[in-house]
Amino acid sequence: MAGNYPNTNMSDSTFGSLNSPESNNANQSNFEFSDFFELNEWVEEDPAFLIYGYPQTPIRAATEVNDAGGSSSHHEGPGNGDSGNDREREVREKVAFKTKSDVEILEDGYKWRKYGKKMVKNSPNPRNYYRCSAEGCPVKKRIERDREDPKYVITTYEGIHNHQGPSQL
DNA sequence: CGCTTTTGACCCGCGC
DNA sequence: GCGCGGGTCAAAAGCG
Repeated sequence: MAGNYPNTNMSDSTFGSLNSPESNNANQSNFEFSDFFELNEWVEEDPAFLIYGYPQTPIRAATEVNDAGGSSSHHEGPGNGDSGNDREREVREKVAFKTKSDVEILEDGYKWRKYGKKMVKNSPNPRNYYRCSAEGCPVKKRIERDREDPKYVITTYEGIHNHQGPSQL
């Protein structure tokens, strides 16, 4: 079950370099949300995402977040009739990644500031909450270790960067 | 000196 | 109405 990602090797390649902070490849420091796009594909099918994400929250891409159209009773869970409000227009993208790494701090080229740590009741591993250091940046990052595979790290990105990456400055 | 990190408390939403 | 879970913010300390 589950372990059937079409691009399993991709995560290994794309994030492979990110896993090596020692490499410090400036070229690899910046990656666009476009990469998330493809990941979003398997993320939607990944049952793990439902656990770490929201089973009743439709996944939206970083771009084309046009609420126009997709709305007619997409897949609102039963007893969730009041969900259809305008709050969804707030462009809240959530992308979960499962990466095999020893360190949960994957350098993506941006500066993050840890703003909280929480213990998951169903997991002996704590959940770390990171936020973009830049002000006005609604981007949030959630990092957690797989409760069944400490070798894997679940990274959830939320929002889009409001400023240019520090690497570009 | 500035900024980041760390821990606790507080708040919010939902379920029962 | 209260409890549980999760998430966020705040103040202080440590480090570069």
